[in-house]
Amino acid sequence: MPTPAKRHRSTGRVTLNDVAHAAGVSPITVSRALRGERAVDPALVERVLAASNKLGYVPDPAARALASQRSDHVAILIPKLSNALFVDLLDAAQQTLRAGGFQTLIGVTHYDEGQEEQLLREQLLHRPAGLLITGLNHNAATQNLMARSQVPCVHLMDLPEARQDMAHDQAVYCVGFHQNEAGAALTRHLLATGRRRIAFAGAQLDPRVMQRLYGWRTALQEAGCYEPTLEWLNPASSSLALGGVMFEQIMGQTPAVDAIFFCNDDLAQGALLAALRLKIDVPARVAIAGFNDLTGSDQMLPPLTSVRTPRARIGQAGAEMLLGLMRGETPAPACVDLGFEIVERGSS
Amino acid sequence: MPTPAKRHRSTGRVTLNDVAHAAGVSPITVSRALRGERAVDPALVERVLAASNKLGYVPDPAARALASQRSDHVAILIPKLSNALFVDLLDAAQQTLRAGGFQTLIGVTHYDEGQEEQLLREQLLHRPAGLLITGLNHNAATQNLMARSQVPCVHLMDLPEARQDMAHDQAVYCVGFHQNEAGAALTRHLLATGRRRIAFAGAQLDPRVMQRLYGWRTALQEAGCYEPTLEWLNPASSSLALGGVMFEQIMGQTPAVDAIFFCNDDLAQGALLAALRLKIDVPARVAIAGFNDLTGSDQMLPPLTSVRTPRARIGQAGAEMLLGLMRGETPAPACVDLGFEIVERGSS
DNA sequence: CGGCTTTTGGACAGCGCTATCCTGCAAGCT
DNA sequence: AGCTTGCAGGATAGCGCTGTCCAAAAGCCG
Repeated sequence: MPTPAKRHRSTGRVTLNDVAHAAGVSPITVSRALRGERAVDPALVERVLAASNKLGYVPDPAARALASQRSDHVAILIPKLSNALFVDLLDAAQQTLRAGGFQTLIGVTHYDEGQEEQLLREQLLHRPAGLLITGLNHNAATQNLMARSQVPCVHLMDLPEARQDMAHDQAVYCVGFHQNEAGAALTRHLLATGRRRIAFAGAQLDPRVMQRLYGWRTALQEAGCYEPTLEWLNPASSSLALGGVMFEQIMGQTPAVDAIFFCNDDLAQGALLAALRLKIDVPARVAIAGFNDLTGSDQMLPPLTSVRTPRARIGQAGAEMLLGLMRGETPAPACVDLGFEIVERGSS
Repeated sequence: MPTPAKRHRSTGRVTLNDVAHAAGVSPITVSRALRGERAVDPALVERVLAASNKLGYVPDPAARALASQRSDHVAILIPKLSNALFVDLLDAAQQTLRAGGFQTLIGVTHYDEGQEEQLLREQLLHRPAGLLITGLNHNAATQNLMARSQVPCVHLMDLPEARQDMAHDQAVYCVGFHQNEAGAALTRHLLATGRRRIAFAGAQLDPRVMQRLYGWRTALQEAGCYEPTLEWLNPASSSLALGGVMFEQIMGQTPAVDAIFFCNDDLAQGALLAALRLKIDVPARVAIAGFNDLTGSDQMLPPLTSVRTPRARIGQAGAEMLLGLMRGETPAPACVDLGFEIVERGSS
């Protein structure tokens, strides 16, 4: 027999044991030295590190996960990949998490609470070390899962209302901005430019869109300009095409409108293109404003007034907060408001 | 002592052992019944399934990965998240893989071969069950890693040249279409509409863009219309803004141009908007065509002629092929050509 | 009907790592 | 000096599952 006592499977992988042997210490000491989990004699640490580098040792994530009940995965749940907003969020978060040594598992909920729950359930089986989730509104089962799993979790994009009491034990960590304030701010900007009949055109109607709607409503009511007929809500997915359709609809049925606040830039971009097609002068005849300042909004004709939202920074800051939580730290402010910025351009 | 003999950690998880106990069989039988890895008496299978459902058993991925050296993760490497093309690819692939019971790990290479290698190295530590990777061009180290890891791998988007011999042992699996043919086809379409001085405007200059360039070049040479001054290549990232800039540049420096083929729709969209701004008549003065038929291209003014690429279907078919490979099957054709389609619209 | 191959359930031993407990030793105290 | 305390290294025992081998039962054949 050519192969000597090759008993059972042996993967050929460099293991902790090999390093321990090379460094002349016990495996557990290597484990501790590498993780810094307990004080280890600096001289030993150095020897272990040297041996580890020499052998090219890399810990096995599966073994680590099995023994410690904790993986190096972070799950991130976002509603859609077809909205550039969430892609930017994902991109930034993923990059930050990777730098922190974590792998990112994506889940796309399609704005469906049932799907979200299902996805979370699947993800939790992998014992993720942390969880990034979009928004603050989740169904009871989802909240239950999150609470019982004990997995550190950061909510992205949304912030809770100030009045909402955080009395119950579990702190809610979140990074985002106040959607309703942003909605109100943009509306006030339009009011300040002399517009009075400002329509709100919303699609998808997820919680964040509704918050913007409330902000718009509040600002109009303050100015005494609110009218229910100015609300145009469509549950379909946001897209350029839908923006064009809604624009035509609004202009056709409410000719007195002098401004339209679209809940997302893709709608507004579609509206601007429709206006060009229909030869409706923007902003002379009607002002148009969008939300999120997506790619291309500055290139439109006229350039689109929008609200610049710090989605990449939210992804990064959220990931950083989560990295802290996973290290067992308690982030100073549980909720971080990264604000927003009105970008005034030619369309208003 | 209140807690009875609570020895060591015990996670409270329902394990294979619990199911085995409940079903009155050995753990290994449960494992086999659940995986269908070997023939098991149907009656036993049923008993196991019943017990498993009753207890709510779910296998622990980490334990499974450790024991079998194979996880339920699939790594996917894509160049950028800022190009909608890859997001669509990711979305479709991720959804298909999830349906097949696999989790998706994303890696973003930023078009950098070194990064790609580094990412692949990290991913392989997780012993992914499979790998989806964009394109066919990778550096030697990356190819080596893929070959030695033995992980099933499907290449997306690109197809090898027909003449390229597949003589060496390792088959290359891929799903995509011929970028150069698509480039040539679009160019021939422009030639057919009477255009003669057709410029090519490329950004990013990744392998697929270069393939389209070669296709364009071939078609022009066939028609006797090729001139080096018609090539406009810019290594910067593709964007609407860059499209506008390149359009101005081309029109300023080569007034005789009567058509421009932009290597991606975002550039072409930017060009169309720039044309509106500069009051250059499209298509009367110059025809404009893009590539990929991204969102919004049909909404432009005039609507953009483009090449519809089946990126979502590529993501799905690629994932399905990978699922087959991971089950140990050998997909009938190793390379699947999903083709493309010229979409003629107002801009040409 | 005996010897053969083919099936099918189970025992066993890890996969590579970490939680837990334990021991030995030096420091701190009266 | 005798005691407790603190601390760093190690032994041990799994985490929950599957690969490998084995043995018993079942099927097949002349």
